[in-house]
Amino acid sequence: MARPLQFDRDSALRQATALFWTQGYHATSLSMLLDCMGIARSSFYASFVDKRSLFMECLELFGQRTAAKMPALTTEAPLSVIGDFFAATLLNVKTEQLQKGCLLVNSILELAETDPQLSELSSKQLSIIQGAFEQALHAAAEQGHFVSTLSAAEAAEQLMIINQGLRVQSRKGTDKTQLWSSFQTSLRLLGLDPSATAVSR
Amino acid sequence: MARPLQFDRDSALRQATALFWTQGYHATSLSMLLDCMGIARSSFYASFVDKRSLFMECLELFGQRTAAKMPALTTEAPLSVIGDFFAATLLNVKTEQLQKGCLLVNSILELAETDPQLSELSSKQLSIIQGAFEQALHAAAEQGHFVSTLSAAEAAEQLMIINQGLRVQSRKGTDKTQLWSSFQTSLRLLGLDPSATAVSR
DNA sequence: CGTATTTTGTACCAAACAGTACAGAACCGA
DNA sequence: TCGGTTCTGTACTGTTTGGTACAAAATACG
Repeated sequence: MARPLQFDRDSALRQATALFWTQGYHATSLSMLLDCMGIARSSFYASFVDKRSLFMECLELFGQRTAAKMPALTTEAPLSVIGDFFAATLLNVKTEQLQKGCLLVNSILELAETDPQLSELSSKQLSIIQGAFEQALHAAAEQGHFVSTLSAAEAAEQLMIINQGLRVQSRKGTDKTQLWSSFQTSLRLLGLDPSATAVSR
Repeated sequence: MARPLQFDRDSALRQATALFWTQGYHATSLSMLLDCMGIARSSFYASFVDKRSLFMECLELFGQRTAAKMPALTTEAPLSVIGDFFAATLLNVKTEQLQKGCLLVNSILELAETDPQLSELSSKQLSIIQGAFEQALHAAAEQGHFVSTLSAAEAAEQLMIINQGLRVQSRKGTDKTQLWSSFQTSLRLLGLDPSATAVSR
């Protein structure tokens, strides 16, 4: 009908996500966001309503992008879903990226009391990942690739606890090889053969 | 020499710690702190220098209090140190307290990029705990109470990863029984007999 | 009792905060 | 080329931020 947007909304959203990811919600001011998104104040409010609304969009985007790191569940190697996920988010990642940890985990902690809604939204996104773990473990168990005293649900929860622990480690600045070896150890303790969960080729 | 302080410095520090613990560093304003500590602006700056300096004191206090949850290492039951620690910080804790998670973990994530010094100070405090885990595991291994493919150092690191993961779970609002059962499962997977690590009596 | 010393309340500061108003520029369809 | 519509830059809002200035109140020591 009239004048089109002068900027790429998706790209601006990605850049905002990156900024929130490193600095957190409260420490990120609007002017920082405007600078990093490369848009003016009025354009921001016209397109994203609010700082808070923007953050919710960022959480959702991050959740989707993270979930996309899990390949589709295949019948022959269900456990590779898990290996691929951690390879994509822990191993095949630049060092500076590693220090950012996980936006969802960061936000759960930061906003638990100051904005419970946002914190819960983050938890929700994380539980999607946990659900995928559980599906993979369930499929693997049916094929005898995962034998354990633990149910698929219990093992998936252990895996999520380890995931969260590793994200804290990674934000501390622990280096990649150390992180990866800790993860391999955790896998072994869970009774998940590292070769079965290896990066698919 | 002259007029004494009109308030209890330690008690004010404890209350500030509690506030930072629930809300985080950035979301806690000075006026909130003054209200909760029950002192006036000028008294604050006279006694605590700075918001940031106060926070450093709080981190230290929290670290000491947390380390104090670990009993002294005994020769006959070294593993009970670990059980006692988690019992004191996970099991014997009010529900509202649980949702606060761990100030150190919270701070590592929140301040990793906006104030690396504070983040590192938090990491440092946490590594004291991890060191105590390692000592206990080492002593237990020497007495044959801990048999594993893992070294004491490796097991202690796994334990810290699990600890961090559990603090995230707890800040999500996961209830105590679920939290405790997850912990017990983790212990079992690590090859630590829950009965050996049980709360001493 | 007086005085040197310290604490404390009040008022204040400039800067940063999230958000708004609005005029003018840019665009699309006619 | 025009008209209606949408976007965007600038200026501004009131509030909150962390921190300071300073005089008055309170105390311990002589």
